[in-house]
Amino acid sequence: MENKEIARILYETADLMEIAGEDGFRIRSYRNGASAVEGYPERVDAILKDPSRRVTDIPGIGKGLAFALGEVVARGSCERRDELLQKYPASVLDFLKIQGLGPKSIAMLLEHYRICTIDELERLCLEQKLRALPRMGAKLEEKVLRSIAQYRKSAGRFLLSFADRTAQELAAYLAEGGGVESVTPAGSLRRGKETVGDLDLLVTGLGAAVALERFVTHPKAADILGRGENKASVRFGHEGLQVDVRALPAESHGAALQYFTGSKEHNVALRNRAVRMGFKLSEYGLFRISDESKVAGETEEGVYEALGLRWIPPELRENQGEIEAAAEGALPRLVELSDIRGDVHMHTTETDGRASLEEMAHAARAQGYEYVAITDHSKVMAMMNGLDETRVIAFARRVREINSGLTPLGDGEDLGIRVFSGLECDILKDGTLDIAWDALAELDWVIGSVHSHMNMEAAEMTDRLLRALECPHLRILGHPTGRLLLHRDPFPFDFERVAAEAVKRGVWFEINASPERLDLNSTLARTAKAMGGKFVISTDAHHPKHLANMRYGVAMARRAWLGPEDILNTRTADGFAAAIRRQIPIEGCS
DNA sequence: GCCGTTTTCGGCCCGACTGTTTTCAGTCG
Repeated sequence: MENKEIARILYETADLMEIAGEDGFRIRSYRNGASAVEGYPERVDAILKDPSRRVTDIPGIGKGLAFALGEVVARGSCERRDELLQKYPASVLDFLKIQGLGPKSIAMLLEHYRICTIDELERLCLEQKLRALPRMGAKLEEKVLRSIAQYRKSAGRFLLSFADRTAQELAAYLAEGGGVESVTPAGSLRRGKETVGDLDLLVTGLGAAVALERFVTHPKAADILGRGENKASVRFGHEGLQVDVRALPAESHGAALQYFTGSKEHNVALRNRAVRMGFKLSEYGLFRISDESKVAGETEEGVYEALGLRWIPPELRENQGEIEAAAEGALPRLVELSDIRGDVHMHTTETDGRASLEEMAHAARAQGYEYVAITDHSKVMAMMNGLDETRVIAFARRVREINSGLTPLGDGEDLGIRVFSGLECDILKDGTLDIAWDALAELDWVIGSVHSHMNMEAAEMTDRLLRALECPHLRILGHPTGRLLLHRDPFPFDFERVAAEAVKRGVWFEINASPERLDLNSTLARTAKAMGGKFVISTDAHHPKHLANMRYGVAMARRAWLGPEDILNTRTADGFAAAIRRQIPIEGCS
């Protein structure tokens, strides 16, 4: 059993314990343990099997959780979880995803109404029965109904990162069967869309039929939706992502890849173009209508070329001008992962990160970066131990010493990477920043982010952001729309007005590469670019492994037609340092 | 439930807001 799966079961147990009203510290220990297992570099099931090893050596795992881990690995559950599932059906865990309902309210609902599904919860709200319970009223009913709508909207969709991991796992598995030349993900995953509905994998090679057979017998193939000679469909894993695997002859691989990559709109436009040119385009190839002879199909490049087009990067295939640009040879040179030279938004154990500055810097160096900016939270994030002015100033000083080599770090060697002192400073409700300007002035790099009061009216939120932009130390708007994919919509504001002001003041936009955010999205980023905006792509990493999420941010930037010249952290360390130096005179600095 | 250790149990877990009340429990980040 993989660590992630073990962790999921522990998290679920913690959620159930919370509904059951158990001790908060114990629940916290379960979550800590889950998180420790999830991030542990070795497989926990292997450690459990090895008599010379102890799982209690993993920080956060003590005697109690060690026993639970043994049970989970052996039989997929543990005693405490079993007990709780006697009391509450697993479906109530979905209630925790509804905004406005916490464990206490859910426990009360279960006690009074014995509901187990979201549908039943919705009915209670519509029948105005929530308000019969203490401390619940009409506003809560409305909020819950809104949140149920959001929940339904996101059902059946999956994060890009999740689809990507599944695709990689399956590609490796299918290749093991032998005789497989290539396994290529198509569809919205290949286009780098932030969420995907299902996963399309194209398999070529003599062993493709064997691969299909291996696919439907995969241990995580939960439900076989169909299987034929050339295609099989499966609902995969407990998450239920639908995966289609198609076996293709090599001669039509390019046409099939093109066809199954989409988007639908792009393909419709492309087929129309083909017809105008006397061709017919399908997943089997490009054919001349007059004599049905095949013109192209082996490669995607060949298909596009025969249609008088440059090859179009999948991220652009949305029928938003890419076909015209390809015809004119005017496709942009898109930013690539290898263009990125530094990651400039990350957290450490000073606040809610899981690793120290040194560990994050080493991990960033391992990514091949020239520089990092460490950007912990500011003080309003009290639960995360956010930095106040004193700590901000001390941190800035420490980074200056690190960079000048005055402070040899723990292991004696220097970091081998340039560090910028940064802060992810909260933009408070009134638009002021959480940290005094003179303390911000000590830092190299200030990100302004909204983390609270996201339900303001659009006009109010616009004012709030405009006010934040007045701070001369602010260099960048972090995750500018606040969305959490499949979970929370962007907060409303007048983007163009804020973007115009940001451009005027030389404040940039973050493309936050965290798979849950991917914020700005490609549409807004493209708008901002048209207005003269500049960007950074950064991961908001809370753990060294999150640094690898950069590619999702790059995908978003590519979907927005951005090139390396639009992205500030494609510059060298010196170039970046020069770019972030303040250019606007300080007026009325507090 | 974990951790650290004063080796046997106490500390861990903040602060603001919301909606419902009429003084605060519950949610959220």
